[in-house]
Amino acid sequence: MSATLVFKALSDPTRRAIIDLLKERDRTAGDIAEQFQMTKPSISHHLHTLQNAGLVLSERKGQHIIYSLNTTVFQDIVAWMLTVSGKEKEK
Amino acid sequence: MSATLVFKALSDPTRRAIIDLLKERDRTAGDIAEQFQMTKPSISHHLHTLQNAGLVLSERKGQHIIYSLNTTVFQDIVAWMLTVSGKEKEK
DNA sequence: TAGATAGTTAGACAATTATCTAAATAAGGA
DNA sequence: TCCTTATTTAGATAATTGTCTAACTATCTA
Repeated sequence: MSATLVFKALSDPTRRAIIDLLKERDRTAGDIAEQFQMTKPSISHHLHTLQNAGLVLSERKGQHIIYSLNTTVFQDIVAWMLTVSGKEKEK
Repeated sequence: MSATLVFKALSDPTRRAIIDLLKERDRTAGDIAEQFQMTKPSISHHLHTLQNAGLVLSERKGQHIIYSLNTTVFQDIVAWMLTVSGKEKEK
């Protein structure tokens, strides 16, 4: 897991909105693209960035590619974040 | 709190290293700059980015400016991250 | 095998970012 | 007031990023 790739991926609002969509349920690339006023290639690029960071997984099902969240990477990042805010109780 | 600013700030390895230093103790700008092979203006710029995201606080003490972590923003981000990885137990 | 649908890849362009050097500001001490 | 130390601000430049259109690949169905 590369923290740089993960945080870069999370630093774009469109990509965070994609993540919020995937919290509800797994979705196809087209399904995701429909939710935004942006071209399919742009959304495809964002999905690639998310996948490259390990935040989402993809699986082809016939003509469709289904995207889902990879929650383990989120847990890793939370663990790092807690090494910061967890210091609070030591004060 | 702007999630975009926070994640952008966290997406640079130098800035994360600065955060790791500040976990140990509060430090002056010059103290921080000494730990990196990078010019002081560059570190100053990174500190500004961190402060702008709300991740660090600064206070002038004479000639020095002392930087410290603002843990509350980390907690806010952790809360959002848990809305993702927290879904895990629902499966 | 030809056409339609789903999705990605390639290439271009404008905007943003990380870094540097040089110059400016702020505070303390002689 | 002048000099030194601490730090930031300004301006330049190379690299990265987000978006678009056009073209390509993959799969299904008739």
